Amino acid sequence: MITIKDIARAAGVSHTTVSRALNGSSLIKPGTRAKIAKIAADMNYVPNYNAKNLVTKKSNTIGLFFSSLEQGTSSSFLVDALKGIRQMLNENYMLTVSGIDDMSGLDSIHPRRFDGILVMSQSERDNRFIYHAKAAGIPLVVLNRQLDDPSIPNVASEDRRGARAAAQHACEMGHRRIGIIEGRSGFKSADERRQGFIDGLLANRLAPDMRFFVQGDYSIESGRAAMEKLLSLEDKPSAVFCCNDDMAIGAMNACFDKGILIPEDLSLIGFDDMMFAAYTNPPLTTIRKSVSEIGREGTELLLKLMEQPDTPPVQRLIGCELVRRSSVSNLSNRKN
Amino acid sequence: MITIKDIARAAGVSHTTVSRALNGSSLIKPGTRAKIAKIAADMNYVPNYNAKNLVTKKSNTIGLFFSSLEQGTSSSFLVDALKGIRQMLNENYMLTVSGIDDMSGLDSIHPRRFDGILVMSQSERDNRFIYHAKAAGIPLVVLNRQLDDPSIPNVASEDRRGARAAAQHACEMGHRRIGIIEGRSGFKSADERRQGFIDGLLANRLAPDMRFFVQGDYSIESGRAAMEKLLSLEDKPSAVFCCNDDMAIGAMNACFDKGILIPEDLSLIGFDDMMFAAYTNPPLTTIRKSVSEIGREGTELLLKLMEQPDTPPVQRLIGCELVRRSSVSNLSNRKN
DNA sequence: GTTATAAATGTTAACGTTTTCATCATAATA
DNA sequence: TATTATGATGAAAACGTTAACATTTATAAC
Repeated sequence: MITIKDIARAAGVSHTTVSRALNGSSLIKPGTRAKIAKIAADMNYVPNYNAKNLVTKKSNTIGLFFSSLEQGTSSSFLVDALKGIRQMLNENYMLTVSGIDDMSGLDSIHPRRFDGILVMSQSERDNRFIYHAKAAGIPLVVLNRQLDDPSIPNVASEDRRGARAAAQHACEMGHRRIGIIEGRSGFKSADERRQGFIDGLLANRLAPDMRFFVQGDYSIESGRAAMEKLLSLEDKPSAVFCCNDDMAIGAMNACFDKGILIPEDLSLIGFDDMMFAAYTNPPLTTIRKSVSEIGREGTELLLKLMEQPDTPPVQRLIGCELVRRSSVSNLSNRKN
Repeated sequence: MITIKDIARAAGVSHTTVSRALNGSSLIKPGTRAKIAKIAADMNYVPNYNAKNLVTKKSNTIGLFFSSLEQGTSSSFLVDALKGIRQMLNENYMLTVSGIDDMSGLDSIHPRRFDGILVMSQSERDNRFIYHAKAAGIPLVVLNRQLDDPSIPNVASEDRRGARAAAQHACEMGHRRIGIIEGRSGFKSADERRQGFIDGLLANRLAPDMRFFVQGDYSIESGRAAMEKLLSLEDKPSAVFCCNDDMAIGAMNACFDKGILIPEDLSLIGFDDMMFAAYTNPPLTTIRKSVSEIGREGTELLLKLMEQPDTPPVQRLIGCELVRRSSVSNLSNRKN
């Protein structure tokens, strides 16, 4: 393995000069720099990052942590996040991916191992991790979950407004009995979406009907089960808002099994706009939230934070938008 | 930051002794070891991996490379792979994730930066990367794509047998006009599945009908387009095998748009058994391939290879299995 | 009680960088 | 021309570990 000293020897200079030349120090004469650069290239020199990082106390590594790799994290979510992040990240940063839940101890979360940390957080259970990283002095930004603590940089989607838009849309289409299949209890996003839904109802002078609130956990199966509950009601809702697309798919399945037609008999609205939402039968009307944009914004923030650690923490919200497809029927010009 | 020397001072021994004690050397008296371990824990010691790796010439890092993060890689695929790999990987290994296609140069692929490499390969275009890594002397195993070169450790699924089973199933259900929507041209898996499909036909004394072979590229949209072509045929197939589930979903959509009922009018078989396959309408009969198992097996292999670099390269194939759901009709007891 | 042997610990160098401080040219100033 | 800045380079130390080799201490053998 060829080192800086080999280059120095070949160039007839000291290894210090080589180091400087290769790192773009202004103290090096252009001629010398060019010569050294050429030799380094010819010799196929690759710096030893362990040595480099040892003295600079950097790691060249960004850690991306999900609440869980195993469960609760939908795959498109993970991939979109990854994409957005990688787009912003200089190629010679390493990006590691791990699940918080399958970490036995927090010892490995150390400034020397991570220059910065991105947490794709779904649940408050991540707080232990988050505060550990923060206490360790590692620049970090929490993505996806809205935090109450303003001291932690945060990028999330406007879950509440998105859900509100969903309710609003249902109302505009003439629906008055509107149900909701809620997200996993304890997840901030679930609270936000629930609240946004209620806001939307209220804004349309509709009183939330508690019989139409049913608990889910963001999984397909929970969506199915929840919908079955809703369908067993005497006075069924005419539309239901599912707090994510996975549950909407489960709900669709339940309807299909019971012979309920969507949107003729029941309207459905999802949340997330994952790839398959456009290909369900019927195509799902849903709220688009851009995970990759969250990833990009978050990475940008983190990078800035790493450069200037005293940057004041920012909370940023990424907009959601309603995408109308075919799972909501228009009741407004007929009797309800 | 506390170092091995701080511990040494506190324990009244040399830092070498501390190093040995902490690394489980047999040369250390149990008493001494216990004392040192306690002190280290008390002081919250975390080893500096840069220093460690500098002298051991290790990196503690496994690189996971996908052909592309941006396109062609379905998300469930990525996640399943990640899960399988993480399960086998000792927690203090770092796992980095990157796309081969968004790498400008191969310089960063260096033995000092990666103890081992896993390539989730989909296309022959990855070969440049693969051979570079191999030439650099980094232990690597190629996953997911069957390689022709027996010198490279390889774990993939039995695409061919899986596809054969799909064709076989269609035949057993009484279908005789069976079409195929092929995978992305140039991808090994596409060739294998096509060939397996033909094998299955032949085994049932069915001559492949070239009008029923239509090209796709593994994307949902290509599945839809391909199915439209098939449906425009005068003499339509009664069953079609889609080389992955994504395309099967696209195909379903095309059918639905044209009012073709599945499975009454047309039977459909997918490949992969991704999560949503069980929730399409109707639920998709498909070939299950376990990406996470590929990940696990591959990681196991890699770990062994890293320990004993002279382990002879192995090609391993992971079995596929037919999972029957409701997208294939039984024609065998009525006239075709 | 030596002496030989093994077990436990210590000394020192090495890994490949960057950085601090010193040195030496060279150009600018008096 | 002597003096001082300035620009370019080099020497040596430092980063926190492990490992080769040296030394001490305990144990066994005679």
